[in-house]
Amino acid sequence: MTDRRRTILEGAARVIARRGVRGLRVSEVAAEAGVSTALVYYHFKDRPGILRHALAFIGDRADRYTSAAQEPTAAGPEDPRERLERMLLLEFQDLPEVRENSTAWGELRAHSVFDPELREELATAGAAWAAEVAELLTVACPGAPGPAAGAAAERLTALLEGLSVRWLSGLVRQAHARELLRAAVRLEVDRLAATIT
Amino acid sequence: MTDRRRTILEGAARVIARRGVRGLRVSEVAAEAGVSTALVYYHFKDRPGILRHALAFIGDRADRYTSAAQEPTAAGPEDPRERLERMLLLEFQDLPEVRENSTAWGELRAHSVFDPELREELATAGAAWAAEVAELLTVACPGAPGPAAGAAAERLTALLEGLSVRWLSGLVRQAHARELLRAAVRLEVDRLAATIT
DNA sequence: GTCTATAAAGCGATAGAC
DNA sequence: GTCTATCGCTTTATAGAC
Repeated sequence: MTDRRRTILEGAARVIARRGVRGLRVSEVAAEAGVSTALVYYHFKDRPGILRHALAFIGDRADRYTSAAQEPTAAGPEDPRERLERMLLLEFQDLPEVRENSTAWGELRAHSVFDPELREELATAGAAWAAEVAELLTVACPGAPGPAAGAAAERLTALLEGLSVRWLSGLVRQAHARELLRAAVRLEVDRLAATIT
Repeated sequence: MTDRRRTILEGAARVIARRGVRGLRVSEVAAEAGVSTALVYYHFKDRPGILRHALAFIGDRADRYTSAAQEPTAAGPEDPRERLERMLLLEFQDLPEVRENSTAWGELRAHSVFDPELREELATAGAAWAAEVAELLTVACPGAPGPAAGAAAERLTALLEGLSVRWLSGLVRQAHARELLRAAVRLEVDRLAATIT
């Protein structure tokens, strides 16, 4: 990808974070990137094209920071439950990049209620994420039945998104959202552990 | 409120459920209600005015059907936990009115990320709802500490909204969403009960 | 109160010069 | 590749008759 394209997509990501997917105006993306609207069309054909590339761009960045969380830390061996908590809590950070990602993801979800075309992509990404969480849950609770871990993962990811929108709209403070999510992880892990013994 | 105003707001509720808050067109509201666009402006001043009244209208309807669930059933005395489950599960019904309400509520939430003006109203309604859930939780678990019940209520309402958007966009079936929510209620109630003994 | 007709503005998209 | 200028459609909002 050329630098110009990247610059425009970065601008688009900021605009999505500020106005939402539905509030995105091509002229605002151009202004944000410091180029003319014609150039945006030249590189991305039309508004859906801009949106498609911007969302892919944002998704790539998200993969980068969530998979980084999977790596073992320098601090030595870590409790699997702590690793799961750390991974999920990555969504609640006050970094511009993370806010942009969370905002875009929430918009995608909300928009999918009215736009069936988005659902397939959303279902794939969501299933992959839930599977990752379920995997970490079974590592934390070896021997836990697969369906139980799957259901727990679905609840945790749905809860995370419910909390995410509250955080992004300023209805709960970041620390509180993190605390609620952490408590939910412990609840689910304890419950899974209890099904074994 | 006059009949005409009510007719227009009912139309607006259907349009919001079909197109979303951002997708609402005044002309479509008018067509849905079977009146001219000018009449819509006459009664509600401008687009934000239509939106404001429509969302209040929808909120009132939601109050009506959720508070109805609080009443004792003819079937006799009911477990408090079951009453809580029943109340929360009301959000997952395939009735047009319920879908409209859930959709509009989800839209309100999603939109509030970008529109600070919506937050106050949302905070009030959300707090009242969470308080109701917390109250039922303490009835189910007498002696449970207030803050613990409050946190459980926040998790349950956030989870419900996370599941709601998945249901409305067809990513999970209704029965599955209900099952996940019911399991979460039991998890939270059991946990609260354990803090006492 | 309700309508038809239209003004005014916003926005996606393109033409054509450089 | 990049810009300025503009076209054309959509949508909000109002004027004025009834």
